[in-house]
Amino acid sequence: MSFAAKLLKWYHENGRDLPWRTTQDPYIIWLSEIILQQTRVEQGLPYFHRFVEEFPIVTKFAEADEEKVLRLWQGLGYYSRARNMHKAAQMVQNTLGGIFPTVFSEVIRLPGVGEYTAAAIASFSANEPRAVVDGNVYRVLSRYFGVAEPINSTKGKKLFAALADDLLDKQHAGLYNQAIMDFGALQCKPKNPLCGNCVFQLECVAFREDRVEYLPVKTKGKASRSRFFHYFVVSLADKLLMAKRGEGDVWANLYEFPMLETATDMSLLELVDTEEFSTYFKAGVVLEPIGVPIKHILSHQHIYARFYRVTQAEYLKIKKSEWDYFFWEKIDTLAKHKLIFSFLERNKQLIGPKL
DNA sequence: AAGACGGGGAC
DNA sequence: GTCCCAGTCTT
Repeated sequence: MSFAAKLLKWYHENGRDLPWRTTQDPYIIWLSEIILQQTRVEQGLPYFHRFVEEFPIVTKFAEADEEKVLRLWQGLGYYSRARNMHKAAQMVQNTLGGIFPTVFSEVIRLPGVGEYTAAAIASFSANEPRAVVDGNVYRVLSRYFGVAEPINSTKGKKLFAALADDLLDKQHAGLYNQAIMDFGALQCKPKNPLCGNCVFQLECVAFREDRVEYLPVKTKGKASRSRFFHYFVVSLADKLLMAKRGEGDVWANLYEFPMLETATDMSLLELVDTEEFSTYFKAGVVLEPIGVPIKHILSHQHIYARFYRVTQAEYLKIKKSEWDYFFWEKIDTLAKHKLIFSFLERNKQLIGPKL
């Protein structure tokens, strides 16, 4: 039996029952695929349901404002996905007459849709013979063929893409693609794969050579850096001052408190002595530490955040245009990043709802 | 070719 | 702590 035939048999008996598998609507499939980029199924599931509920058709998505989309996305991470989705929906609405494309060469033009996602949409919605290559596929193929070429090298990516194309069951492209990803997620797992009852035991090179735990190979990236954030909780009557982050850094376009970043960790005493601080506040302002410092870990940086309450808003020197005071109820509807909304959650009794 | 971009779960 | 997750975009 061929690889594909065995795989499809395995899938028939062990495949997951997932909500986006019951449709061929390219829009719904696109929704699920963007949400699932670098995201575990269990984590993305509730977001998928919320997006389908809120935007059942692409026209609704295109009509929404970005603020609303980001709010729905809040907490999922990689927020450029949400912004690109919004742009893509508007492209479909304005230049494709609201008809979501299913053809690989057209789908891949949409912002946020790369090789993987285009192959997924084209194969799932129209059975176009395009092989998906995601983290699961890299793992399955590197083990099955015993390939030690790093999966994050240019050479490796080409090699695995070619292998995937070779293996694809072109008659059942959609089903086959679902199958190989489920196989990677459920059976050929990163840690403790279920080789004991694997249908590919006889032909899997890594299993035969006892190299399963060393594959796939991935070269290490840069070590993560440390950053030190100082947030100012500025209240005026029953409103709170919030600032929108700019582009070109983590959490682009999301709301947080006004803040200062320093190159090293600093106490409040050291902070008030810095030049930046004096551009924010007039001399004599009183700041009160609030809550506990938070260490927020991202995959590429460690952020150490301290929070200070400022009750004398009149000591605030400059007022950037993107800063604004919001009523407490409004704060709830702003798209905030995780560090801020978990701080708000933990310190409600200290700063709100009465402030 | 290398980095940037989030948050959470498994070990 | 480390690695990985239905990756993409920018430099």
